[in-house]
Amino acid sequence: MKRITIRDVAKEAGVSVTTVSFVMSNKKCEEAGLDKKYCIVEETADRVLQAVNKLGYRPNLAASSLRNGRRNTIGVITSDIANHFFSDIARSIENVAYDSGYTVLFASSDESESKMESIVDTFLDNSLDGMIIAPCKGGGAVVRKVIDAGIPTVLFDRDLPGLSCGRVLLDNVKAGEMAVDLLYDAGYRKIAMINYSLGISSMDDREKGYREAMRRHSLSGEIDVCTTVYGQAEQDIRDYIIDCVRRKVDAILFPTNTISVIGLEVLHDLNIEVPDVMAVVCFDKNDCYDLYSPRITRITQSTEDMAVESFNMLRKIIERPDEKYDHTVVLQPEVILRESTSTKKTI
Amino acid sequence: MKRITIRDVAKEAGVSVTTVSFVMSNKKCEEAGLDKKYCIVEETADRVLQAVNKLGYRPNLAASSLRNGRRNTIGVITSDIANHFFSDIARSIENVAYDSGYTVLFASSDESESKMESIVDTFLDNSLDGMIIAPCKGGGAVVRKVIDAGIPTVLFDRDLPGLSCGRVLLDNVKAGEMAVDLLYDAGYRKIAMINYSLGISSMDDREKGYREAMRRHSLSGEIDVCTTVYGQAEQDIRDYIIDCVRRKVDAILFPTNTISVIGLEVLHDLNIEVPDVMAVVCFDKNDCYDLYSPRITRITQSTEDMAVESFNMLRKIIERPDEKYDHTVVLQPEVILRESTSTKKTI
DNA sequence: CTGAAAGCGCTTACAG
DNA sequence: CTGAAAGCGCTTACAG
Repeated sequence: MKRITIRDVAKEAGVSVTTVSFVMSNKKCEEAGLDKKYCIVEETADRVLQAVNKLGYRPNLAASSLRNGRRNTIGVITSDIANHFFSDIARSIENVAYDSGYTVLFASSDESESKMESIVDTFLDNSLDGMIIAPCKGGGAVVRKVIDAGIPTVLFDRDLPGLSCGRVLLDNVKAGEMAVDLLYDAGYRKIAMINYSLGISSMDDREKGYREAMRRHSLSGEIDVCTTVYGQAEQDIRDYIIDCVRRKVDAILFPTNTISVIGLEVLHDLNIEVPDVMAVVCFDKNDCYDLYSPRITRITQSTEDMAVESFNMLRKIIERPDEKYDHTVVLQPEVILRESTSTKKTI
Repeated sequence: MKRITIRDVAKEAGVSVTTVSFVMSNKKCEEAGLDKKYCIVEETADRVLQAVNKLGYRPNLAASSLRNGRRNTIGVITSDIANHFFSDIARSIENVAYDSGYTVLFASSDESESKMESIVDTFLDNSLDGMIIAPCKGGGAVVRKVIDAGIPTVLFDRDLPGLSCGRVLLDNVKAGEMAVDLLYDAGYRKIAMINYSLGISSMDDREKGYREAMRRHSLSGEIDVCTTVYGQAEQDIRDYIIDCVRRKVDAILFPTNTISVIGLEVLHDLNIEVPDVMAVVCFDKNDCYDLYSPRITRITQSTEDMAVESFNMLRKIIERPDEKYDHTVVLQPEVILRESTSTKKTI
């Protein structure tokens, strides 16, 4: 079972390999809705296409990539593809990328700079056409390496300063403010927050929004933030929540998916009544939010918008390789109001 | 910023490109713990390695792939990478694959044969070293195409008959039986099941297990299965559950992740008391299961085992290209008992 | 133990 | 409009 090559097609159609190559790339242009570049007379083209079909010819991508540098493959780096937020993003990127004829390589950094670097090295070896990256803390040097290698790059979800690349971010400061505002409107004043200390802009910004909104409502004195890290979150969150109840904190913010699930587990396990003893605002999306009793109020973002914007931006950069690109798209968070933040009962 | 090639390294080290190539592949062998193949004297090798480091040389994978046919990349096809079950699997495959120096391409078939075919074509164009596939209904011809192209293949999660490839499957019949048995032991007799009619072996086998266990307990008369399809599941499940309550069915099986979430939503929404009015057994893993009130009994499988077994099997096939490989690994399901199946109250 | 050289399958200036 | 030919960056028989 020998691989059939462009040479076989040429022989079959009675033309040169050049002609076959031209016909093939014209076909691609048509599919992509672009102008034809080389004009082959209809009749010749038909003959070639017939031979292609007859032999079942498919161009060897490794060869064409070696020749023209393009691979039609992009790389996506998240911190963990098993995290619902990132798997939703991955899925949406996959959809739009495959529709545009791109193949996608995924990898997870686990918020580790060294892991991110080894992924980037692998991706660089594969001469990808571009990368979409949710950078971890300290990932600046690694991302710079990608950009310096001339690889079109889009950062998403988290920002990193001083890099010349595309960015698609949520307005996380506003997301944090929205959470406080809706709690304030419902009558809650002693509002606490538990956050990862990961050095990630999205987390930091949500906390910033929380602090700003608290100040705006003249609740600076009530600002109450506990930070934790991966691997220790369960214990920290449990201890903190117990302490919050003792201190009569009446509402709490869980600023991510993963913190939310742990936080809700703790509240459930400790039999803490929501919202009577403690109101709750979560972030992002999770099947649990509407299955919890009561249902959970949350601040969400559209993973699809983020994915589509990121991919489209990347394509734009890929298509204009010589222009410097340094734009940012900022997406808006949304509130989904449920019973976990019902108007505070005055006892 | 010119790409630095093997030629540059050769010049820098004052040796031939052959020597550089040998040194590089020896390095790879050492990393993989294999024997050296070509012996280059230590001193020469050192000189080469020094040049490699100095210039920051990294081999062009497209070129080496064109030459030797290996890409060190595998493809993984699931039905939906955003589904928790598959994103967990994906993550575990990623881990073990990157550790072994493989890069992973992911794609989602959405249970569509034509989509699966177009993914396979793309993967074939990329001359991957192997594929790990959860085939959709009717995917037999497509998988056969992969196998016939000489690509090492492992099926996981779902079986497809008559194909000569590796398989890693759960004992799904047993999983279905376990669910019925534990309900039976807790005193439930009128046990219903709602299932996708997707023509997927894992679903079919769980139903088969359910039916067999019902028969074994002399409950053939109570067998009660409703089937649904994607897109219509919410409505079907709601109607069916309402009808089940009316008919005094006292327990229900949700044989997948996605059915479970919808089913629990309906039960929650309709305020149906679990387990007093209806006991519930779910399958697989979900954050919700322990957050629901009451917590949910489920039959689980280890996604990590499935991922690791699949990858290791694939590697084995890749490494012995001429042997016919046709083995199956069967994994065992596990029960996690919670309050959604507490002993039935006699009223 | 090391080198000169062919060739993997394409693409693309260059000629005609 | 079409063809002959160079070359992308490797690997690997073959020689020595």
